[in-house]
Amino acid sequence: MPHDDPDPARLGDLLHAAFRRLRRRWAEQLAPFGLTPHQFRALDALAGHTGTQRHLHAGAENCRPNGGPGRLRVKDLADALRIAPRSATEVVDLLEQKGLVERVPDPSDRRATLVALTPRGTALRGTVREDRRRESEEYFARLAPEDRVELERLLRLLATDAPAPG
Amino acid sequence: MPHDDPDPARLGDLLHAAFRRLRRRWAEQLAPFGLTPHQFRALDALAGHTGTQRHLHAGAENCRPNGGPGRLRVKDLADALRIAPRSATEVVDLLEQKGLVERVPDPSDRRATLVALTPRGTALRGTVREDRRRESEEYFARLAPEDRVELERLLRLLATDAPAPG
DNA sequence: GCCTCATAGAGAGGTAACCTCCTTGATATT
DNA sequence: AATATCAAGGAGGTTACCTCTCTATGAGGC
Repeated sequence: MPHDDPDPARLGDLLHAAFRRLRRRWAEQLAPFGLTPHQFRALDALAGHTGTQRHLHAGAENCRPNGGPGRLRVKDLADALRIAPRSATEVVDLLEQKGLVERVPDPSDRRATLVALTPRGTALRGTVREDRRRESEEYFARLAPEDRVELERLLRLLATDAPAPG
Repeated sequence: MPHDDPDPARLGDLLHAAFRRLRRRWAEQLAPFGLTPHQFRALDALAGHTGTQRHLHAGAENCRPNGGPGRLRVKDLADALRIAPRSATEVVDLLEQKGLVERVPDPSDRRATLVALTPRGTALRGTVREDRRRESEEYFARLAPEDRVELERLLRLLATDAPAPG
């Protein structure tokens, strides 16, 4: 029975519940590939950052072309995943162990390490993406197409730290 | 620039991002009270289970009135929080340490332990609830009232394990 | 009354996904 | 050169889960 006056706390609980169900499904889906949702998100960020690149270090646009897609600094990966840089190191560690990414020194800044997708990483990301699309499709199948558009709009409002990004 | 054709995977990412931002805010809000979001949810489940009681053990309706609100078996708490029973034990441990709940033996089944809110627990839950309402209000303030209603509807569809609960 | 089976809770031990603080190099600034 | 800042990672912690196993209890069959 829907209420006309949603308790915001209840809304929060619903958000939590919805997210948890999604995450559980993802985890199950990704397990056969030996990936956690988190690790896949990193893989995806690495592969997808070209064209989605929202920012670079101020003044670094010209000196860090990064050699193309599939390479990000650890810090930029952290930003993409919205986690602390230190936490990104850990994801990279795991993915490197699995042979899906490799660390290469950034030629333009010897402090930095570029994380690069290996061919295996690229391939796996592609495979999983196909699978994940089907899987997400299933999860969101309860929503009509127009509801999905609406949900995307609403979540977009809630997802970012800055209400109105410059 | 919104897309007309939402990639379901992207929708999932947005859900993740929105949830994480909410959780972080909760954590910050609850920190002064010495609670994590998870612990508060348990407190809330204990206080609120009367009237929200969705199920009891089959055939146990009459023999386990539980002495009123604020008392649940560990297992039922786990169900309410949708976590494994063992994990509920941990939450109860923490809350018990803080003096917010206490374990009392279930008179109707000596295997079972009832988790009961202490007066302090009840009081704290009330206080935090007030605060949380304001806090959630703030989080969801980016949405117009009608958007909140819409979001609640959409999340409700996604949150439950069963698509059409009986 | 026994025997078996299921159940409730918790002990042991593990993992993922975060965090902060500190160090080590490298770069940028003065 | 001196200093401040930044990138990455080492050390170590926390939360929120999990499974597997143990013990005590309860419930049904004979």
